[in-house]
Amino acid sequence: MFQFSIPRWRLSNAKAEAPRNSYCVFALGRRPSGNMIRPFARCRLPTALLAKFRARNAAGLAVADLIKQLFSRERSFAAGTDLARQFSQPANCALLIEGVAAQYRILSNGRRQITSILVPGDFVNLHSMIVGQEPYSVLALDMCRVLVAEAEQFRSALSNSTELGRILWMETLTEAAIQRESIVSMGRRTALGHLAHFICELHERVSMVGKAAGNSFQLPLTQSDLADALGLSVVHVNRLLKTMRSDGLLSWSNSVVSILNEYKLREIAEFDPSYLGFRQVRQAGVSFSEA
Amino acid sequence: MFQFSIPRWRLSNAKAEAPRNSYCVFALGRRPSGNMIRPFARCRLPTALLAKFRARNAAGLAVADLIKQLFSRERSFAAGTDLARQFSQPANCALLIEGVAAQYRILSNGRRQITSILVPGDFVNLHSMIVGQEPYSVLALDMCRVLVAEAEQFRSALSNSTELGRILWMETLTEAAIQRESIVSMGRRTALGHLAHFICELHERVSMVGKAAGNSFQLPLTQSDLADALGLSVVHVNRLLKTMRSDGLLSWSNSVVSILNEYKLREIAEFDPSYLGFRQVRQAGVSFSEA
DNA sequence: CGCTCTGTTGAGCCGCATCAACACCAGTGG
DNA sequence: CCACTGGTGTTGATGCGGCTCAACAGAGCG
Repeated sequence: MFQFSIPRWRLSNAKAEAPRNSYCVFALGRRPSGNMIRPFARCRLPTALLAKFRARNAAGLAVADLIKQLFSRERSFAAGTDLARQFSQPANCALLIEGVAAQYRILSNGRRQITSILVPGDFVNLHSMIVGQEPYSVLALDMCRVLVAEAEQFRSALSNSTELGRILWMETLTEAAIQRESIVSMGRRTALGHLAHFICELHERVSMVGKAAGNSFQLPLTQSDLADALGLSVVHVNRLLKTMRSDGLLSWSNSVVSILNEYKLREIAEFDPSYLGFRQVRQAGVSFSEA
Repeated sequence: MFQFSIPRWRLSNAKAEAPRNSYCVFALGRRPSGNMIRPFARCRLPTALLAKFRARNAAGLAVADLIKQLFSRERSFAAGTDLARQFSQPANCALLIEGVAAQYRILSNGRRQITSILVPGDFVNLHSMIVGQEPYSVLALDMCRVLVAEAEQFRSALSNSTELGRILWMETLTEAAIQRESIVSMGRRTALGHLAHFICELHERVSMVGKAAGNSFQLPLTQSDLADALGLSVVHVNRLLKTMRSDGLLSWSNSVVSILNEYKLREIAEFDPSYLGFRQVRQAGVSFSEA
C-alpha cells in the first residue's frame, strides 16, 4: 500500500535541486530493510499524547476525552512525503501517532537545517491553527501515521475550553524549550556533546510516550538527516558516531539506537531532562516500559 | 536611583565564576555613558505590546483592556540584575516595556549561550505561568521596566477568557519561530549571515513596537553578549563587525545600531521577516515611525 | 591612581568542512 | 542472469573559518 522507495531529498550537501528559502516539516523516511527491527507496539488513538500528559500531570479526563473526540480521523504518510508545507493554510490539525518527522528549512545555497524532530505524541501544525499559516514544512522521515482534527472544529473547541488551550499552549512551550536547548548545543557544546544531547533527548521523549524498548529505540534518521539536525557535515557526523561506537557509548544500526552507557552519554551531553517538563522522571538506564 | 555600575557577569569566555547548568534570563545592561543616545520615547503601559498586536491584527479591544487591567503594577530592574531565575516559581507575570533583556544558559565549562533577546512588548516568563516553573533565567542588559500581573489573577483571567489564552499562546508560537530561525542561523548560515540576520530581526522587532528611529535603534549589547547570542567568540564577533562597518553595512557605537545598507544586509542574512508574524509589513528602509 | 569592563588586533592552531574515492545494498531494467 | 543506478555509509587528504591566547588602549569608577 505504501511506497517506501520514494526518493528522498538529499538533505546534506544538497546544492541545487530543492525548494529554497522555505521551512518544511517532512516525514523523515527510509526504506524498510529486511532485518529492520520494529519492536514497538502500534499506537492507537492519541495514547502517545495521553502518556505525555500523564507524565506531566497535565491534563484532566475531560480534556483527554475532548482530544480523543476531535482527533478521530487517521491518515498515513509515506516516508519522504510532506506532512505540512510552508505558507499553506491547512484545513486540519495533525497529531503524530507513529513514525518520525522533521521540520526543516532550506537556504539559498541549498543547505538544509532541521529545526526540530517530531515523535509520536507531538503535534505537527499547532502553529498554523493559531497563527493561520504554516511557518515551515514537515517531512516524514519514516512512514507516519497522524490523527487529524478539522481546523474549524478544533478552533471552536479552543474557544469553548480554556483548559484545552492551556494544555496545547503547554505543548508549544515545551517545543520552545527543546529548541532553546538545541540553540545551547549548537552554540556552546562540542560537536560530540551536541550529538550526545540530541540522542539523550530523543530517547527521553520517545520513552515518555511508551515507544522505547529499554535503552533502545527506533530512530530512522540517515547520517545525512542527523548532520542537518545538528548543523554539521555528514562526514563529521560519521566520525563522531564512530568514536561513540568505539567508546562503547551506543550502537546504531538499521535505524535502531541502543544506548550502551547512558550515564557517560548524559555526562558528555550535560543532559538535564527537566526542560522537557516531565514530572515523572525516568531514571537513567531504566525505561518506563520496564518499570 | 538605579545602580548602573553593577558588575555584570562576564558572558563570554567566562570560566569559573558563574552559576552552572542553569538557564537564566537577565537584563543585559551597560553603564550609561555621557554621550549615550536615548532617542526613543518611553513606553507607557503596554503600548509596545499593543503595537505588536496591531501589527498582527491579533487582539480585540476587550483583550487589550483585560491586559491593561492585569498588568497595572510597574517595576524596574537595573542592568545586570535578574528579571527571572531558573527553577523559581514566580508569583507574577512580567511584561517588558522598556529595556533589553536576555535569557541564557551556562554550561559546566563556564560557557554561556544566550537563547533569546527580549525587547519591549515581550513577556518575560509566560512559560512559568503555564508550566509552573521558570525554565531559564532572564538578565537585564539595560535598565529594564516591566509591568507585572499577579500570577493568581493572571491565571484566573486565563481560565475565563479563551481569547486571552489564544493571544498569549501566539506570543509563545512567535518565540518558537524566532528560535527556529536562530537554529537555522547557527547551523547553516555563515557567521556573517548569522550576525546580519540577528540584526535584521532585532531591528524589525524593535521597529514593530515603535522603538526604532528609522534605521537606527538602541541595542545595549556588548560584543561579549553578542558573541554569546550568536555562539561565536568575542574576537570573531569583533572582526565581523569590523568588516560590516568597512563594507558600509552598519555602524554600531554607544549602544546604537544604524543600518546603513538594509538591502545588502538582508541579502547577506537571507532575511525574510514573515516568521515574526506581522501582517503589516515594514518596507526595508522605512520604519513605522516615519510612515 | 589603579581597577574593571570593554573594544581591538596579531599569531598560531584546531575542529570541522570540503573534496574525493570507494564499498555496500536494494531496485530496476535489459 | 547481469550491468547499472541511486542512496547510504566509510575513510583519507587537505584547507579554512573561527577559536584561543595574549597584549594593549580607552573609558568610567572608587
